[in-house]
Amino acid sequence: MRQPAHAATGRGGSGRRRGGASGPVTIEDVAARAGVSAATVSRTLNGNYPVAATTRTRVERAVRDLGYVVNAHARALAGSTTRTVGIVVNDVIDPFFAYIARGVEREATARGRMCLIAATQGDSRRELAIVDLLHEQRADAVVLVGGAVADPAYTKQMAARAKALAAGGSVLVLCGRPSLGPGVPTAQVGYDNEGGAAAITEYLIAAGHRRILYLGGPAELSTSRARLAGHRKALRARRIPSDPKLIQTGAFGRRFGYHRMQELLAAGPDFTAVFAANDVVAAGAMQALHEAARTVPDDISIVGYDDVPVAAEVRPGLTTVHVPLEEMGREAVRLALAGEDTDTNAPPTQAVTVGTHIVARESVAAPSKGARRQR
Amino acid sequence: MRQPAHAATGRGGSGRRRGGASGPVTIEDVAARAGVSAATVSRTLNGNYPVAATTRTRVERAVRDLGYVVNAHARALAGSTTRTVGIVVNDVIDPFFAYIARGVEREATARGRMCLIAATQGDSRRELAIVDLLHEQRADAVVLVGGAVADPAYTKQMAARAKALAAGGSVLVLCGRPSLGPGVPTAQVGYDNEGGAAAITEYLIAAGHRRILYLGGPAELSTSRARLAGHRKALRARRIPSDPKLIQTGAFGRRFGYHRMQELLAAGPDFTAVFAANDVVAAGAMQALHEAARTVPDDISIVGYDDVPVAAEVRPGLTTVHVPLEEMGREAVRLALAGEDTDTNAPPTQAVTVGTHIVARESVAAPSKGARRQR
DNA sequence: TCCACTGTAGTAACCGCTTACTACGACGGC
DNA sequence: GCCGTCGTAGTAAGCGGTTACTACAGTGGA
Repeated sequence: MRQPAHAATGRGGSGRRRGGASGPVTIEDVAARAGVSAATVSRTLNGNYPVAATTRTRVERAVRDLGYVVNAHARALAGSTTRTVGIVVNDVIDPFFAYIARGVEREATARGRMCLIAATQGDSRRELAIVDLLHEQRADAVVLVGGAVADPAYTKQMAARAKALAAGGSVLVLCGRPSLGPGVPTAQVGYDNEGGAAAITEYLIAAGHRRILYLGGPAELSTSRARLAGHRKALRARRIPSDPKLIQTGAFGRRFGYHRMQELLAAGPDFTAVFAANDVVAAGAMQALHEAARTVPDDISIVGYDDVPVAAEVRPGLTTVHVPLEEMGREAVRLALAGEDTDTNAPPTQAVTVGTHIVARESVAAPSKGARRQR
Repeated sequence: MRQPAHAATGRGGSGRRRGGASGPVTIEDVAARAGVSAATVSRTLNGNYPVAATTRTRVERAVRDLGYVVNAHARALAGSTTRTVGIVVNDVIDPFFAYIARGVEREATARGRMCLIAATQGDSRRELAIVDLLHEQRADAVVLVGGAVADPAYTKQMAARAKALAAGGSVLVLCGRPSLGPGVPTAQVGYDNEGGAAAITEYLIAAGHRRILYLGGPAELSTSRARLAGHRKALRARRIPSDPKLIQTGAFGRRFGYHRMQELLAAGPDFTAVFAANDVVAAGAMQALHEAARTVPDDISIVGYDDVPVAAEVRPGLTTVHVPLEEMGREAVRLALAGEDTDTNAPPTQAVTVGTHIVARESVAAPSKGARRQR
């Protein structure tokens, strides 16, 4: 496959590349065909250097005739950017991740970047490995999406990755997860999980509920923890005792919501409302409620978090906390690529926080007399 | 940033790289630190050439000490593969695409590949542009997911891309869309849209339905066309006249299913069953049906296509055609990378077809007396 | 003792582009 | 008419790896 040097540097007269039989077309081939140097072709293609109009035309024609497609790897190696951004998600199916990924993809594409994507399946060891792979690819930015496990060893390792990435000129963006510690060079896109959770808990309290079930995600995940913390804070603020039996953690899937709710219902429920840690869990719980012939919101009120489509599709519509997921993804890219136009490197650590708000649908009502009596 | 030649080739004694202040670590740095040549480091890292155990240890230690991370672009440029596969989807949110993308991602990751992903938003011009971008990236395989527009000009252009890609050693995989024509080098993963549509139409007919509404996707999309063709074929086989008013095309989204069904219901329905061209459309239609106080399946039966989660989540459960989406994605990668282990290039054009089957849930019943009389 | 092997490791030629320098003809000011 | 500028384009040195050759100790057989 390799050609000896003299072949590559040989005269590049008009006779070459006629049949296209001699391997991929390179910039040299285009240069030869247009009767200019490779440098001129490069300049024409990149448009960052003055090229005479006639020359430009000749080059463009040669490109078209030969079907030349620039090699991004050669470009990345010679240039200073790869025009690539990495996205790390748990699972591409999960709407929470999918919406953020969509935002990242759209913003990156709009800025002429390609996206590298990989799924961790919730395994933080795998996540570290993926970040390494993205480092190999020299992605201009690496966006870590969603909650992180609260494990010091993990945090330390990821912090080391962040530093290595920064040393190489790329930036690690934490999208919806806590900082890796002071001094660790990252960008951050956050949303106020604790505040949102407190607000929607307060919403339930305001509707008259006192016995509220928290039906949450994995206990070790930062997102679940923050939401639970907000929930507790709201209860505390209203002097409502927190009952351990009403704190149920486990997972972020529909399955979990469905099965755990079935169990609780079978055990004799002692709550008038449910705060599901995300909409998907809420949807599962609503299914269990429905099958157990409990009416939402007449028998039991329920709220979710995230405001993904399922919240609007279930019946009754789910009252939830709206999180601008796609916007978070876009913001992650903006933040990471903010310094691209300026000469100076952007300040290493920056953060933005997006706002959330409650979307009231039909899943909340005052507790029923029956439920009250039941206590 | 660039260093003059003499600096790069200078003695690489043990003194270098101590502070990590001189830019990214390269293989030369590792070689110097380990007291071997770059070639030996490369061989150690790639493990495709015998290296003495003691040497290997020294190299590995140097890699660790220096925090060396290989540069994938340099590797791609020098080597013959980029260990990268491209995925082209309509939208990362749509479950049809998301499941196939998940299959591609999982299989690619399992084979040590990274995935490049981009969304076309259903615009075939954008799709062509994305394929070009993926060509620039020299992806080992490019997977085009889902239906294509039936437009000769488009087909011709994509065929040209396929040839260019093939000339460069990568393969274009058509996942769930028709061939680009004879002689165009592609791999294909298909599923029998026509057969599946015919089968589920037959299922409705067998339940007693004669007036079946086809509620379908975009008229120009290969997938919608094939499903409609199958539907018609089944009607013809049973000598059931096809009524133009019962053929409704438009889009593949929930919105379309919901609104079109509302309109039809308002106009006075003349059908006892609905064949929605996919589950998402079916879910939208079911919502409209519900809001109009029509009971599924007592008043109207409905079936979908794809068997994505929403089919199992709606009430009543949706009878649909199961398509092994994730498996299709995996198969696409397998096909594309089939020749990687063998010396000989794999035959240019290959195809596999995955099987589909009907999943019977609760959304189909015999037409009601009332509906029959209504005719 | 000499030599053909065998196992390891080094040398250097690329891979295909970008870009800092350098070169050079045309032009306008003095 | 001479020279400093300006607009263009060429030269060549990398970017950071991989790998075909080549080199050179040991080893065992003749």
